[in-house]
Amino acid sequence: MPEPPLKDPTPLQTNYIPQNIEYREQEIEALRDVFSNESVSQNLFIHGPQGTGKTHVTHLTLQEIDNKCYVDCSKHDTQYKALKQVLQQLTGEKIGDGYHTSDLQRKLVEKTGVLDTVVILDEIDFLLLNDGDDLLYFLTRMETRGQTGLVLISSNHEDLKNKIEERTYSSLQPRRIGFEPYTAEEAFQILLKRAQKALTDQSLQKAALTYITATTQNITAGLYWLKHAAETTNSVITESHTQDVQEQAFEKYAGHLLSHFSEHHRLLYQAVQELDVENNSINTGDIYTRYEELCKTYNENTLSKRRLSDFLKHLELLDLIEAEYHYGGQEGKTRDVKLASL
DNA sequence: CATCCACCGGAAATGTTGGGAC
DNA sequence: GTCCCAACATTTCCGGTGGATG
Repeated sequence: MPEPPLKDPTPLQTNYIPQNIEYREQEIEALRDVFSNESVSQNLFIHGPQGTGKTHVTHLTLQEIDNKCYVDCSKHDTQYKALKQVLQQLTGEKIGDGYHTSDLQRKLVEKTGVLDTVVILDEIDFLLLNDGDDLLYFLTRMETRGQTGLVLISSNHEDLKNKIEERTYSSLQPRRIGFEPYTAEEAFQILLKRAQKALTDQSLQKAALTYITATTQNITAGLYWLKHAAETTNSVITESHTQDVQEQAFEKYAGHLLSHFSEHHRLLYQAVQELDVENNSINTGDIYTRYEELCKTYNENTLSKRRLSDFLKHLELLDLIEAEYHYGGQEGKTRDVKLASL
């Protein structure tokens, strides 16, 4: 009687951080370099596609540093919300709304005091859609006796310089570290290590894993795929089984990316998905019409076009869609949208 | 060279919420 | 409580875009 393949799901979860991260020696070295001997020597800008280990490498390398805080800016996308997050982590106190931003800024200056502090701002692009520039300017100019080191992480832009104002960039002066996508072989080895811990012996066919890592080198997506494949079979994970569950697995991955966004983000994404099946090029107006229909069927109130235009940008930053912008021309000023997939 | 496409995206307006001072 | 203020989500308003077309 064959047993189910999954014995411990933990190593297949995306928040599981292995003790050593492979194929990232140079990047780890570069980070250690900046944070050596207990003092912060420079700000950092880390960029690279999704699922290339940016966040994991940062967490692992800065494990030893006490006075640090980590903010996921896709959840905390304004100066106020990010500052609140930073303060809560540094002090352990709950902070409510209703203060002025300058109050939070003053509190932060007090709390950092003489200590060196590291602030990690992940998914920085979401912050830059709003008043992120002001926050970065404040943090780089903040007058405290200790050093403040910033680590900015982006999945979407290789260059920070043209995303922020010159005065901000010039006081930031970050060192840039780029993460290249893994090769299929590297992705294979990484997922194999995790699979060996999570799955029972002989339960994963080599061809199955080869298929996954040839399709996507995004480790996060690969983990969702592998985990879903393991959960949906009672015997061995075969290549054809991984192919069968490919779409469902991507659906799970997309659900994970959208989990802390609004219901309207999900409806909007569903609208794009549905239209993508029918057409090969979609523009914004059609998407909005389909979104309105979906709102009706799910009994949700519809948000305005302007608002949804911003949400569409969020989906683009998450790499769930690809958009080509036309600023005028025969078709008018619009976006051509395509669904992204594994 | 005027017109048109179709909506981008900035800015101001609106309504809600919570903190602080009285 | 009441008043004022700021942050925030969202709506409303609208000027602007640039290549094709006539």
